[in-house]
Amino acid sequence: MDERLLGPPPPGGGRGGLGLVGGEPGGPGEPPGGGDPGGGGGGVPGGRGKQDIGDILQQIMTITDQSLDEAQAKKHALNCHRMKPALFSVLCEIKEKTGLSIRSAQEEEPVDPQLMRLDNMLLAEGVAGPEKGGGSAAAAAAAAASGGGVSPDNSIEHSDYRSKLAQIRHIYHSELEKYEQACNEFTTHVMNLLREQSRTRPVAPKEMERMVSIIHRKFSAIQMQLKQSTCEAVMILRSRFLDARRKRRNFSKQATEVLNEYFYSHLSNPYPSEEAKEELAKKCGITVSQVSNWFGNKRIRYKKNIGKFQEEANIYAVKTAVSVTQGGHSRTSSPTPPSSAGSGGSFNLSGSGDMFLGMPGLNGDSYSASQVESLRHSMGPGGYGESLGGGQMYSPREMRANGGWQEAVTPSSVTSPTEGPGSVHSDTSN
DNA sequence: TTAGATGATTTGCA
DNA sequence: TGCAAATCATCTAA
Repeated sequence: MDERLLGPPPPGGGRGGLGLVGGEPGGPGEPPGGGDPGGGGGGVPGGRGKQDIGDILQQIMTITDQSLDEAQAKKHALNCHRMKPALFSVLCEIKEKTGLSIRSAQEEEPVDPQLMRLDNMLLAEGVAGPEKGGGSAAAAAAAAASGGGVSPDNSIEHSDYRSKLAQIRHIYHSELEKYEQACNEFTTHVMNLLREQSRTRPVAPKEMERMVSIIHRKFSAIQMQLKQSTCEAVMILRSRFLDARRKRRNFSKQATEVLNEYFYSHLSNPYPSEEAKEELAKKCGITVSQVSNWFGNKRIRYKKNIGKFQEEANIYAVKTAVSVTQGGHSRTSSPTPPSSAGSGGSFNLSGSGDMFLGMPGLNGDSYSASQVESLRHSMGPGGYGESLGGGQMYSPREMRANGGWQEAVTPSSVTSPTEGPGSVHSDTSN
């Protein structure tokens, strides 16, 4: 008998039936119980033998229609049938000759690139692989994508993102576990069935291996679907939380005031240096790039509609002037302790009065009471409105230099109280 | 619901 | 690289 084939089980009466585990098949050469009337073992006996085989086949054919008990009884009878070993041998021979059993069972399947991509992505997102603090890598990406803002809203969104990602991770792992369990159970079941079948038909170990690999392939296809769905879920989550770059929040009132204070107190040259931007960013709880954006927007919108911003300019001018006349200690808008001012006390946005009273500005500007007085005079009854002569137009090219901004936007009479007309401290690039 | 305000992005320039 | 200008997309108050 072909060594690939499992030997027939011992047909002995006591060990028949469904003995899935206990029914250890006998050795290949084990003589069948009850003797072989036909002699020669593997040969198909003629006459009576043919009839017996026909009976057996008939039994096999009808077995599916019987109740389980009947089937088992028949199975038992089949296993005990004296002609069974002969039939088994014939089947082995046929199988060997036709060669239909095994088609290179061990085809090495190349790793599916799609599966690799999915695995890599799940790993990168922190869904697969070891827990990374609920996807801290993705959260970091989130922080980067949102400009690195440090506002509480951002952190809320990120924690929300993390919790959602953790949810996806949890579902993914539980589903994966279920699939693996189901796969193992199914494989075991099939293996048992094959072992059982090997009692009545030749089943090669390689055939079983092949069956197992087919099962695994099917289950890995299901797994791939699971991974794909998970990836899609993560992508949706990302697009909702991270890629909504244009999703924005207005800055806090305090932050806007801080920025406006700086802008109007440096109206002659509203180009904060890098250090100034950093200080402002720190003060406002926003990023440096947000500060840059804000000043960019502010400059352009101020220029476009000076008339509209006159009122705002007045408000900030009055604020600063009032705080100066009141002694320079009132905190009108941004109550920030002086200790939190810029390094070396070079910048104090919080106290408008301080801004005018000898406190060097962000860019090394210093203010004097006389400057404040001149400001108050310049405002006169009409405030900035008259002085600015709303609606002044200027060439954008002129705006590329500090002088250009000053000439075009801020007449000398209302030059920022914090800076002299020729001040170029704010931004050397302009 | 809508118009205006506003933060962010894109494009082109020097 | 920083800025101006245009534009987009969202927020907010009426």
